[in-house]
Amino acid sequence: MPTGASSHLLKKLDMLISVRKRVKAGSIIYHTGSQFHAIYAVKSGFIKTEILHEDGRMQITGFYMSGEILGFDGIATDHHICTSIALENSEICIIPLSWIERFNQGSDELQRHFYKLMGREIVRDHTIMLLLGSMQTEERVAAFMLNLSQRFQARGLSPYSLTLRMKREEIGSYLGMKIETVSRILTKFQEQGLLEVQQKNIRILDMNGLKRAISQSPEI
Amino acid sequence: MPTGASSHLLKKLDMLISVRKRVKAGSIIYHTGSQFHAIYAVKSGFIKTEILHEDGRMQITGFYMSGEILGFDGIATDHHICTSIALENSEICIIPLSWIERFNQGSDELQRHFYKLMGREIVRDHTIMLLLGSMQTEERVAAFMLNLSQRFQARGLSPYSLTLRMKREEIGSYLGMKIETVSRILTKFQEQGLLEVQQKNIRILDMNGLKRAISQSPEI
DNA sequence: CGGCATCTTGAGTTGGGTCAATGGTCGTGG
DNA sequence: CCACGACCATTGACCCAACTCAAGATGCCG
Repeated sequence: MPTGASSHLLKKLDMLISVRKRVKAGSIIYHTGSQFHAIYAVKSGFIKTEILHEDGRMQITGFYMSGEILGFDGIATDHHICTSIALENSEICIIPLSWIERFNQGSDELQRHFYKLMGREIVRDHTIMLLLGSMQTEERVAAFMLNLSQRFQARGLSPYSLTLRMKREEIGSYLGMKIETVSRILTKFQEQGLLEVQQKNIRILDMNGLKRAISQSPEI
Repeated sequence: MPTGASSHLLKKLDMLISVRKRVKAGSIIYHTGSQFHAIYAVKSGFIKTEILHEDGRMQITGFYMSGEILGFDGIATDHHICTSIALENSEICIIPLSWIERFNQGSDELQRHFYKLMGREIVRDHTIMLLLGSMQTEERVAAFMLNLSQRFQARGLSPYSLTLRMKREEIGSYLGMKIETVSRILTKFQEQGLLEVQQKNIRILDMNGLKRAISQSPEI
């Protein structure tokens, strides 16, 4: 699933970045259809992006935490196709289009970094497609928890103690299942001794067990 | 779903492209894990990309036809995460990394085009995520057919007469369902007078009916 | 403390998967 | 030119994972 931290790249970008902004929980960073004029690096907090179909159907396409970059969905058409909303009070860096173009006048290295950042988003998306297209619900939840765990670890936090910033419904939307299913699976994992669930706090008790839960499918 | 033709961008790239290659049906263009050193523009034919999970699970992530570009999955890590296979005898243009970097020395316009191409892949992926995460199987098949229809039309072909280059199993993998389900739905659509199915040849009889089939879900 | 949102749990239903048999189509070789 | 075999697609019968609907439980905030 999503992207790990990219200390190297981010440090590079950081040097160039000045425009920081605080966003409150629930506030919209950009909206579907709005003009694309920047991408955003998360400095702290938690952001979700969601895509909306004409008929009201909605799907969360990503959760972004510190060090991750969102907004690439606007590049293709100059308008964002997703809406991006802060899940808690967060701090973001705004990287305007003009900066991006300036990068290109600069070093080859920076250009390549930029391509890599976009490439990462593509890899992330493909992984989610695999997850949605060919995994069972339990496997998806396990994969989700492991992915969060890795990202926490990459940020120097404990990989065993996760604080979910999103609600069950949002996890469900992201993973393509109903809220009740998410809830039941968390309970089941808890009964199996894989996790300890306490509201939005998850403690991973059996990391390998979780990993096994991903591959226990009908099988080839 | 996927990308329409992009005559403008492609013309730009075309000017720069010299390395053409013919690939036979079934042959691999690049393989998971192989070093990333180029992206590929389809000149003619039909290409699929698929991603493989450790446990043998496999998911098709895209079908590419003339004017579309594949290979971006390699940029992030310098290694491809997908395998790309020709579904019929095809012709591709190889656009090596070195070219891409040379673009950047050139005009701003070309750079921006390149970003847009990658951005398009991201938009495509998000659309598929929406499809896999929140649509019923019938809706997915309808959306798939409409998407193909649009892409055929964008290439000057009839939007009503589609020749599928992939087999049912591949459609199923792409859409996250079993081959039997694909088959049943095609039969159902035929009974409803939406399509006429004859092997790999599909004739769309009721375009609006198909569109309606996408939004007839449980509903908000 | 009450009111509201979120989460959990249960019971019943169903969409799509599984398994198995049949039917087409195509390419190859006698 | 036809017959055989391999592969692919369709169809049917049955089953189960995940959804739906509904009731409680829990936690949070004013």
